[in-house]
Amino acid sequence: MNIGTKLNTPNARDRFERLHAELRSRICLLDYPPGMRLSEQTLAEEFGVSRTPLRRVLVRLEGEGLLQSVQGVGTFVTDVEIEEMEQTYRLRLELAELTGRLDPVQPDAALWSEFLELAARSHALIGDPDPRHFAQINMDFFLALLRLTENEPLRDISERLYFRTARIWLKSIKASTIDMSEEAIVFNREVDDILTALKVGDLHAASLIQRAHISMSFNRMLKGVTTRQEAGGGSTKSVQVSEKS
Amino acid sequence: MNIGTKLNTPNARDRFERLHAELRSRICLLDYPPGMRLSEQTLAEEFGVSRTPLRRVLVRLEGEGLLQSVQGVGTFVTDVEIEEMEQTYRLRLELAELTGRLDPVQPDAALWSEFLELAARSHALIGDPDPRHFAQINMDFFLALLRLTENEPLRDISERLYFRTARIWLKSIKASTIDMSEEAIVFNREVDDILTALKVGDLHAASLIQRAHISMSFNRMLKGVTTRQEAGGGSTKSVQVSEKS
DNA sequence: TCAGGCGATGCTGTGCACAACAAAGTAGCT
DNA sequence: AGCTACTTTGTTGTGCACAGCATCGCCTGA
Repeated sequence: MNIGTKLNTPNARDRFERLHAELRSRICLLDYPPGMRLSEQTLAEEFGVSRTPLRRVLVRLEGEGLLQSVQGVGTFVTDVEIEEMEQTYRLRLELAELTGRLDPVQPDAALWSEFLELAARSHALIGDPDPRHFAQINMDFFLALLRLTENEPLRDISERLYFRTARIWLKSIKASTIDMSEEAIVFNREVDDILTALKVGDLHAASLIQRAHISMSFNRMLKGVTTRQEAGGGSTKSVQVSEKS
Repeated sequence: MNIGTKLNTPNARDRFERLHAELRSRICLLDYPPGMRLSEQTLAEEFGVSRTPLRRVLVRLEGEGLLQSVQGVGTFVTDVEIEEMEQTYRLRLELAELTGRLDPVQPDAALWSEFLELAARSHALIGDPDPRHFAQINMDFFLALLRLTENEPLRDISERLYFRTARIWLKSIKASTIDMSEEAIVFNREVDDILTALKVGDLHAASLIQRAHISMSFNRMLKGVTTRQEAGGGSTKSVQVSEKS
């Protein structure tokens, strides 16, 4: 599939963007879990390019805080500590509210249909609570909400911070510290509430709802980690490290 | 000087950081004005390295929105439109206040002495209003204020946005649309006011003062641009474009 | 048996030559 | 004279071979 899509990208810039989005997606969807070592050679062969253009993508991802390259050792998917994650979440709370306060714009027809489609997808999630599918819908919904503001710098940094925390959420889900069905129901309520606010054109209210749900989601994650530590007795390190082979 | 400092950076990572900081500084201090074309070959020779490691720096700077590379044409210093600049400034206002609200920390002895030194430097600025020197002090002061919060993601994005707007401010100064002496006096008052707030330990007040001054500074810039357009009659394009050669 | 050094191995980092590409200049045709 | 097509030139993008570096395993000596 990856090599096949290469034919659709004649110029270098589009190919770079595709590789970047693909690798970022794999990292955020935990296909490449935190701590995993990536091989430039292997990745280059998989995408049918040389190491040189691939390294350009890796440098970008390193600048976004998703990767870290060490000479003589390898390129690793970054892992974040719980403290920094909490800081990031507190900042994301403020930015979420800013989305409804700075340069808000009413959704157009295309965005509306996208929201409705997302509502349907999230509803179908209740019957089939697949973690990866869940994370994908969550990501798409977040990116759709971002289009409710015209403030491009705000969108940039919000997106940047989201991709930095998204995988942490999915990791908590996969670690079975949170009940998937319940999480799906809560997420559906979030989507419905936000869409209700959007229907009456109250973008600030929508952003406040989103902010509230981000806050509650983070608290559920914190509770899940604490519960697991109390129950299993495993160290925090064992939870964070995800070694391959 | 640049080749000489190379000896002090044995490993690749430090050299990368140095090159990155140096080029970013040159861009923000308008040594490389917006629209200017940079030659990879020339830069590589100046720093005594090959194009390959230099390109890594350029890719990073492109990710930060300071450069843009186009195949077959060249690498250009980006220019920002007035609309996006206004959005960025509105966002920076909010982030400045967040600095005093999210994880604030009292300055330690080292930071205090740095603030005092900055106050002295800014005071000396009144007698010698050199634009570049002014910009350097402004940058150092902003970075020092950023150390008043422990929230690292907030520091990252604030710094990111600052470096994206700093050169715009300096450009307005250099275009003689703003009175340098008056600007220096205003800046000294900002420094004094913020230091007064810091002395009584009111970090939130300090951040509010900073926010107010950022807002007023932007308004002075807007006014300066408007005045220039009314007086000279030059198009907005002529103000933004800075051609070399 | 254990400790220390030392070489093998594999990774990222670097330099160089060439390809892809765009823009400017130029010659030739109308 | 004006326009078109081609050539020339300079730039960024790519591929490849090698250097620098860290880690692991082995080997040697006490």
